[in-house]
Order: sequence, then structure tokens, then C-alpha cells
Amino acid sequence: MAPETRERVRRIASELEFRPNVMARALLSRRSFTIGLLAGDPDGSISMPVARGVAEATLADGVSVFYCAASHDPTVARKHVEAMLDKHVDGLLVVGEALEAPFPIDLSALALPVVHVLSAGPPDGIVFAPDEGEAFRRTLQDLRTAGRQRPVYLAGPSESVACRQRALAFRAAAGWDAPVLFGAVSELWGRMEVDRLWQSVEHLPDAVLCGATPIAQGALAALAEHGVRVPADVAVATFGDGDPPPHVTLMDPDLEALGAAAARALLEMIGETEVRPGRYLLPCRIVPPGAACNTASGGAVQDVTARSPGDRRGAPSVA
Amino acid sequence: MAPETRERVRRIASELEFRPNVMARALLSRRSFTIGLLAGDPDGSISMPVARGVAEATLADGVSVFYCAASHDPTVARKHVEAMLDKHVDGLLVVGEALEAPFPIDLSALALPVVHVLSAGPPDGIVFAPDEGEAFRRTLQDLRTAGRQRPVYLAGPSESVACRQRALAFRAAAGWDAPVLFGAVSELWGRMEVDRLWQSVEHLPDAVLCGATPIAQGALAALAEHGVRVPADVAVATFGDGDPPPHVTLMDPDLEALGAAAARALLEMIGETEVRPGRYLLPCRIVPPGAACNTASGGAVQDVTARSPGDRRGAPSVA
DNA sequence: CTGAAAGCGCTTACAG
DNA sequence: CTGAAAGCGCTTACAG
Repeated sequence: MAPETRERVRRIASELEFRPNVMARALLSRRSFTIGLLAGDPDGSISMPVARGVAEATLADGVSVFYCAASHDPTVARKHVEAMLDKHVDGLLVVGEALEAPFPIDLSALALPVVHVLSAGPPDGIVFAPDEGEAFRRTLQDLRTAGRQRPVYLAGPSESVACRQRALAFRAAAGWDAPVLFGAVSELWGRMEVDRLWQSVEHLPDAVLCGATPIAQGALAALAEHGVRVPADVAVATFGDGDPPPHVTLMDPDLEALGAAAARALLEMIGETEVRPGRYLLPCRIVPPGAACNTASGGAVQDVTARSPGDRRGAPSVA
Repeated sequence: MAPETRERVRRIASELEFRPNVMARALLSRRSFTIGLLAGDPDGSISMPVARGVAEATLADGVSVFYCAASHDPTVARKHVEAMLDKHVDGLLVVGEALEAPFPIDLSALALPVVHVLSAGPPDGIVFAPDEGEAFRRTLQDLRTAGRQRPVYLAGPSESVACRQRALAFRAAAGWDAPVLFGAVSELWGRMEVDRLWQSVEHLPDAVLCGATPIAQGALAALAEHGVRVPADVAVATFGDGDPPPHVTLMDPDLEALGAAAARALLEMIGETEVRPGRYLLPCRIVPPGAACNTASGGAVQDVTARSPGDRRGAPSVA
């Protein structure tokens, strides 16, 4: 075909806003160019950022995602899975709340590619999760370099598997006798607990690590009330996404990057590429206080690209 | 066909887990049995519950939803709209943050059914939103019946269109001189503000209304510190979903029911049924303190069924 | 290299 | 009432 003819066809096609019919193509290729995201977190605080990363990674390939909020309800989850199978999704992304928490329904019998995110998954499953242990180790190392020797960890509710896991990760990094306090995810609890610490303890902590941002906000308020300067006298660090409070180190599980990496693994599986089963633990972003963080997770997403399961060089640690 | 043959076919079909191929059907019917949900709230705190209601309403019809998080970014939103058009969605649900806030991109030129939720939409658009004014009127009426005459409203951040709108709705219901305080959505702000009120004001309020649950939690803490009993001395009410704090009246915009109603309207439009343009304001759920609220929004969804735009009897108020 | 035919899995309208 | 044919919009393999 003559190049100018080709160009003319292209031009007229775009003038008419011609869109090749995906259903027709799907019928032939036996692919729907669609994946399902089954969210097991009731509020979407995890699956929402994950879904953003997933969309970012799949949009260019023309793959769209069905987001299904299943919460903890197995019946709802099953209905959604049925609907997705009816729609012939090419693969499934299962998003939970904690690496150790199994998903409410068993998905191992499904005859399609499945990738788990922050969810236990079957023994031979493919699981993506943030490496919280590494985040604590790195943060505590930085703190030690800055002369901080006595960290305390405000974990949040002990009822939450995710919080307990995170507390374990802290202990593994800080030592098994490191103080961990359980309570709630709330500003008031963080404030109350730090207030109590500064009233009663003789050896005051020189670093306060928190399981979630509201706790850190409360801690900051209490420290201010006690005339403690942050970070000059006491360092504060917290797990969380979004903007950290001022003067606080953020350990960001970088859920968007996690979602993007998991989606890429799923696309590879859909494309018949073998993906080795295992737990892919991706590094968290550590944002020191005052660091310009308006680049969002852009940089980190790049990092993960270089570490996608398909690329064995510099792959993330597989537990 | 003999009934027993019919039965045998059915049985074998289900034994083989036969699923009629949606793409083939879509190719013929020129429908994809898919709708798009374009979410303009950055954190999903609105679009997430809305999406649950949407899924609930569409699942039975075999319609699935593409959830697209566009945040406030017009570029991302446009990309998602492109992807949805490529996927030939049958209709679009646009979810914003406030009735008066226009969506970042113009969608009025789209040649497919569009329904707006908590988003301004074009003049001849179809818009669904919770009736916050009515919720305030009803709550304040209940409070007056209980002898409360001096409400104060802790609005949250004045930068948020949604918070300003809500504050206007409060003033419209409580009187234009009713006290409104702006600050943040946080426990600490609620606590601080109530603390300040109880230290300085001579005519103390006898009812504290809040724009969001964390504010109410802070208010409760401050009232407790001042030895004020709730609700015996002072009534507390707040906007929010999920479980309200104890002794607090909840004004729940019932976003699931809103999503379900909007989805039904969209399905009607897709099914060629005329839906009258306008603003459909759905009543909020008012949950008095101590009311068993583990029925979630089940009841309210029923209510809305009876008020869907297709059913003109008892239709919601159209502004 | 170009162009017509066959077929993906359904549904719908039309003969028998 | 039953059964075969045509066609939805593409792609892919195959003649010309």
C-alpha cells in the first residue's frame, strides 16, 4: 500500500472517530482485554490506590479493569467473581488488607491467571506486598545514624491483622524487646498515648514510630504540648500514603507502584509468559521530613518497572 | 421442544459451566453490558460507596462497571473516557464531590447516556445528590422538639466546596445567623474548637452539629473533658457514613442508595427509556443515637427503589 | 503485495 | 414449532 494512501486512511479514520470494535476483536482473539480487581478491604483505602496503579499500567495496553468491592463478604465476592467470569475477564487481581490474611473465598480453582496483592494467596500463588520489614529497618537505621536509640511504636488496633503484622515487622527490625503500644487509628489515641508516655516514663523515647498518619498527628500535638521539638528532640515517623504531617518521616507502602507491578505481572501471565510463583515484596518509599514530595509516586513507579517479575535483574526480594 | 429435553440441556449446560459469550452477544446487540464510573474524588471516599450501590443495582442485569479514578486531573479523566469509549461502554456515571462543583472535563458532547452524581453537570443533565438541606431541617426539627435551641455547626475546611455547600445548607435550615465554624476535618480540630467554645462563650450551644465524623469524635472528647453529658446536656450530630460514634445522631447521605438510584436511571436511559433531566435530591438517612444501624443501608435502598426516576409517584424532589 | 473468503459465538429473522 | 442461514465487526490464513 502506498504510504500516502495509508496516511489518508488513517486521517479519515480519525476524522470519523473510528474505533475498532473491541467486542469483535475479543471474539476472535479470545481475549476481552479486561481484568477484574476484587477488593477485600471494606473502605477501599488500600484497593483504591492499588487500582490507580493498575489502571496506569494497563491503560496503554488497552486493558480496562472491573473494580469489584467485595469487602469481607464471601457471598458478595462470589457474585462478583461470577459476573467477571461471565464477562470473560482475562485475569484477576485480588486485593486484601495484609500479606498474612487469606481472602474470604477460595480462588485457587479458577482457570485464569490470578495475582494477589496484600493477600495471602495459595501456596503456589503469586503475591505482591510492600516490604514493611525493610522499611522499618531502613528508617531505624537512619534514626540510629542520627543518634536515636530508643524508638517506641504506636501500632493502632491489635484487632487488625495488618496492624499486628506491621507491629511484628517493627519488632523484627527494632528488637524483640522494643516497646509497642496498641490502641486505635485516631489522632486522639496518638495524642493520649504520647501524653501518657511523657508523663510517666523515666527513659523517654527519642523516636516515635506510628502505624498510621492520624496517630502521628496526635503524637505531634502531644509532643508540642510537652514542649518537645520535632525532629530536633524527638523524631517522628509514620506509615501512610499521601502527604505526611510536617517534620515527620513517611514510610509509604507505595500502593500505586504495587498495583502497577502486580498488573504487569498479570498481563505477562495473560500473555502466556511464565511468572514464577512466590511473594514479591516491593520496597516502600521513605520520605524524610521536608523532602519535596509533590512528585507523588512517579519516581518509585519507575523503580518498580525495573524490578517487574519479568525482569530478573534486580528483582524484588522473594520471600 | 419437550420440557424434559429442555431440562436436560439446561442441566448439561450448567454441568459444563457453559457461559454464553458476552462478546458475541454484545457484537449483535450493539451493547457491551458495561458502564463506566468516572470518579472525580481523589480518595474515593464518595465514589467508593457510590460504586458499591451501582454494582448492587446493575449486577442482576448482567451489567458490569469500569471504575476509573480520575481524581481532579483532566488529562487522566480524558484518558479514561477514551478507554471507556474504546470499550464501547453503554453509559457513563460521573461522580464528583459536591452538587455545585463542575467536573474537570466537559462531557456534554458525548453521544451516550450520562448521569451525574454529586457533580454539577450540564444544564440539561441528570444529576443525583443527597438532600443535605432536608437532612439538616429534619435533624434540627428533631432537636427543637427535644428542646434544643442553640445549635453550632463545625463545618470543616472552608477550602472544600463540599464543606461550604454543607455549611450553606445548615444555615438555610438553622437560620442565616446560626454560628458556623470553619477549620479542618480532624479530631483535634473538633476537640480544640469545642474546648474553646466552652471556655469563652457565655450562651453555650446546646447542640453541636459536625460536617464529618472525626470532627464529632473530637467534639465528644472535649465535651467529656468539660463534664458535659451527651446527649443529656448537649446533643451531637454529624454528617458521615459508617458507624456513628456513640450518642451521636448520624446524618448519612446514603451514598450506596444514591449510586443505586443513579445506576437505575442510567440503565433506563440505556434501555431507551426517557429520563427527565433535572436534579434528583435523595433523602439522607437520619440515625438517632443508639439506633441499631447494623442493617446498613438495606432499608434505604428499598426506599429509593420506590422513588426511582422511572416511577413518578413519590419521586424525590427535583430542584 | 493485494483482495476475497472463512470464521470467532452468538441472535434474529426466515423458510420448511 | 423446528432448523438452517445470515450477519454483527473484526482478524487471519489463504488464493490470486
